[in-house]
Amino acid sequence: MTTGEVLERAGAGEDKDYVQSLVRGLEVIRAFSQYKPRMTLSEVAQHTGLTRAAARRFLLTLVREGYAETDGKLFALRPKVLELGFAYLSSLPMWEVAQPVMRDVVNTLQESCSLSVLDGDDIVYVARVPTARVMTIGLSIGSRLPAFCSSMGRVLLAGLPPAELAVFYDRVRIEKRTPRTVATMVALKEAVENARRQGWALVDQELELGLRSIAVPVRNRRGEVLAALNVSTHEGRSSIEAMRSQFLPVLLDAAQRISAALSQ
Amino acid sequence: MTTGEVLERAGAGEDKDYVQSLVRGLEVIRAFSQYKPRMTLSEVAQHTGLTRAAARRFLLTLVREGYAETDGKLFALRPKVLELGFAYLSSLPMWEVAQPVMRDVVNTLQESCSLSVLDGDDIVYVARVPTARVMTIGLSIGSRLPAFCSSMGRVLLAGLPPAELAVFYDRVRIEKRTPRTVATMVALKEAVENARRQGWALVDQELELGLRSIAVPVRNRRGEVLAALNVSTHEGRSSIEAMRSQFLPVLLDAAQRISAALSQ
DNA sequence: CAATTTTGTTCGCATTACGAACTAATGATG
DNA sequence: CATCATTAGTTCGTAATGCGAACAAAATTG
Repeated sequence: MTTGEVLERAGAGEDKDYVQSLVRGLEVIRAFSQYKPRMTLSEVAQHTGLTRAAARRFLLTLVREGYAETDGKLFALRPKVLELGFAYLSSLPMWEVAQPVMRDVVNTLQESCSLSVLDGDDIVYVARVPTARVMTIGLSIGSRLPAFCSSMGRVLLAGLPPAELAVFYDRVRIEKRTPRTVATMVALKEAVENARRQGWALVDQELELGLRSIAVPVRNRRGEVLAALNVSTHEGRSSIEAMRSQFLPVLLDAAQRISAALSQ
Repeated sequence: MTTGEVLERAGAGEDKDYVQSLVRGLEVIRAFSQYKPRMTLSEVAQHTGLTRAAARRFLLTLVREGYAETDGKLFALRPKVLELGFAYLSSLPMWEVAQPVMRDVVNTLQESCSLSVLDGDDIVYVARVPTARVMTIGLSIGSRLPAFCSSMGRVLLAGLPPAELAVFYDRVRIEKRTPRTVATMVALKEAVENARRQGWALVDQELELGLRSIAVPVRNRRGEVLAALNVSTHEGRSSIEAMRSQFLPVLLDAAQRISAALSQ
């Protein structure tokens, strides 16, 4: 063995105060969503890059703690893992209050309504009220979309302190998802600046062809942007003008109601 | 030090293949929901029973991996932890399909509709569509209620294989939550048996005074009970008779639609 | 049904993660 | 407003945890 090469461990573990086993265990949990809901020990090992021995230890630990179950061959997650995600949602003050308000929005507009927050370069859905219609993209709580080409993303970016926004611009890689996706940094900056000025953002088929959405910010009493609220529709169902004249007022009112509820 | 007392570690760690650090780390995540959304290192240590040194390692690891953030003093969870819970939800085949069906139920009945699964002696909410009305209990995805005194619990218990149900009866401790809560094992068994015979369960203020709910099972194509669907209301708003005559048909139809969607 | 591949488990040991001890920060008190 | 007391955060030597190579068992194939 060569002399103490401390930082050889692939990518991870540069830090000192770092619990490798926690990270690996969380990887095992996440492997289930990224691949299949039911996996053998070896499949888990493959999809996490762990040795089979390691995968086994983590799986048995998860089973022992009630986070997973097994029939001896296949492993699957149990509802207890929801408590982990729930730990985050319950820390979001707006969450409980937003749900009924969003239901009202859906009832009024007959289109899906979502609430999201910014995490790195992505928006993350934290609440969602779907319509009965079958949607093109299957989105639910916890799923991510690139911030730069979604309506909620534009609104959330516009609410960032200038310094953080600058960091985002340095880091972000514009990837054309449709022919309509914003193509240049200049255009993106212009779109975000526009969202800031007008207090809302409309994105037309930049994420997926046929998908149109409009978003507004949800602010705390100090005016900081905490989340974004949006309504999405299909290109053939609502015109851009209709979204501005009909959807926008409903959304602004809903965001106002959520903000108001936060401030008591 | 005394001679190799292997099983001295409080409660845990009896097993061999057991990754202590994963369990501890998950405890840290969960500490945030059970206590406050923002905590100092020491508070986390207190609420998990870890030493401050250990709490620090886990918190720094979570921050490093994007599951938490800190301003140097306070720690808070980040949206990334949702991906963990999401790993479970995406493994539930019914989840996506249930949401719009549930929205229809809420629109028709103007009462909250929920979907839950059984985990041990509890039911765990996996989807929920609230009404605009303010509810007495703040329930959301991931939260738990005792199975024995909730309508969904009765339906889920009724769907258990006899052997597993017997184990449940041996284990369960009947705790009176209201004066109306079922008081004896005999009465509980009778209620579960009744739910099995009639294919639904109505529970009147056994969980909380004023709270009434009715539930039906969601089955896969083989007839196994996968989940329970319910509608809950307030005692003063809907009579028991109204729930039977109006709510029940809507619920049965909804459960049927979800089951049908699973079977393609 | 032997050979081969794949999956699951054991076990000695190196590394990890442990927590006692230390230091720094905060708050109380005369 | 120094001093002490208490609480919070960090360091570091070391024991035990968790590691994975090696082994065994099961499944697959020729």
